[in-house]
Amino acid sequence: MNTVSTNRGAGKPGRPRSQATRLAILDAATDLALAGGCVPTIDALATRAGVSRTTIYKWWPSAAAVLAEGLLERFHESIEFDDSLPVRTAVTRQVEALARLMTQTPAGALLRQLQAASASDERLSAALLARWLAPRRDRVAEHLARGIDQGTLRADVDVDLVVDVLFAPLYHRLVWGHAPLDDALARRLCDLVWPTIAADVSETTPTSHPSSRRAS
Amino acid sequence: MNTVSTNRGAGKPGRPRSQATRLAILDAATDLALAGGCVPTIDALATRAGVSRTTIYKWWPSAAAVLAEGLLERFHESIEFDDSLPVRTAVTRQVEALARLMTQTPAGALLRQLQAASASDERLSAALLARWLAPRRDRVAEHLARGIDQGTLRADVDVDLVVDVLFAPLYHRLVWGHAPLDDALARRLCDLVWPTIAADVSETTPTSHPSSRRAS
DNA sequence: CTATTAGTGGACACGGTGTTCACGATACGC
DNA sequence: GCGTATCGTGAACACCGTGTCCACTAATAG
Repeated sequence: MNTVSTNRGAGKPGRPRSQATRLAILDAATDLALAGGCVPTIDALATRAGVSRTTIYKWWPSAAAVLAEGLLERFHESIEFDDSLPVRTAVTRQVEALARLMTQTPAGALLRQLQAASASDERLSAALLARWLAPRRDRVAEHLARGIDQGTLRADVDVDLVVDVLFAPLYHRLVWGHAPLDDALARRLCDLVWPTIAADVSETTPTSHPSSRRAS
Repeated sequence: MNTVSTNRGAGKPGRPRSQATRLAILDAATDLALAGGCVPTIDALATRAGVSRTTIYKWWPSAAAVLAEGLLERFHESIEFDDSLPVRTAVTRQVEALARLMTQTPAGALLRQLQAASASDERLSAALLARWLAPRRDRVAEHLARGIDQGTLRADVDVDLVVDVLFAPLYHRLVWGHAPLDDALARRLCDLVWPTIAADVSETTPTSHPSSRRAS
């Protein structure tokens, strides 16, 4: 039924792993998760993918792990880097990109479920932290460091803190749904933080309306 | 075994609900949740509390609901209001109080598990939002509104956004554990936000030494 | 061809859920 | 005190999902 792979790479003996069934399982995971609103069961996964339960157990430790692999694989390219852009613009775009990812792609809903599952699964938590959260944080942190080097940002900026202030509200609203999570939120977060972290007075490209700003 | 209640209030006929068993169940829930690191099963709950499973099912829809009731009942008094304090001091103390609640009481661990459980339980999510998150947000929002009235804060402050910026990083670090969650975090968050939201120049009582120190 | 690995499908024990039932326990109004 | 209504108990039950096992078939490298 599954005849796609060519066992390229290491010349391992034996029947090669079928990429068709692997992708069918990953697709089934995201589909069911989005439809059902929660992490699907292994049974449902196998049925939907037209695959034996045994196969899933062979390659993944849990249904949440399948879901995580699907998420990470689909959206690992969703981070752009533009070192040529001004720091403030680049950071704003990163935050906007995450907000858009959460609201306009399945990533938001999946992430919400995976974050919940990670509370009782240490390995899943570590994987999401290392492969989802950290890369996006690092990208912003790099831009901030660039700003410090350029002298447009204060030298004593607590980068981790600023990254938290920019990102945490997005995740918080994704989880609790107590306030809208839209594109404007990203820009407003940057506007709120920038006066404090910018070096002295008028700084780089205010991105938005220059409403009587005033730094410390 | 259980003879505590007096059925005071409405003169309802029949045997009154035993407060002793109710509290035993709530205690068992928090104890097991803290020990096990996840929401306990109804079976474990009943065994630990020395109570029949049927009794639990009669009063709560799920184990998470029991846990939520225990959390909300124990910590609903943990919000102080000091309208006499300067706005910045009052807000800082609110954020510090939440940070301390998360790290130095069982509330943090319980909240982490309940937040996870709420992803697949709409009623639990609504209850936590209304009875845990909202009251604490409202308290800070009131202080901010007071500052706007007094003229110490800008009139165009987005209160919801500021509250998110102050609180979200705490919840975010509680969940992901990617950065330390200590008392200093609360003060640093306020320091980061205040220059932007304060009305014009030098503002109300900087609470602490006037420097947001530390680079990463 | 043989060796080796992948995928199948059925079986199993295990544990937790949520419900039902009959029974005893404890309060109220009279 | 007595009836009645409600509470708490303990046992049973079907149901579902998990995780593991096994014998079998399928596909590929050498």
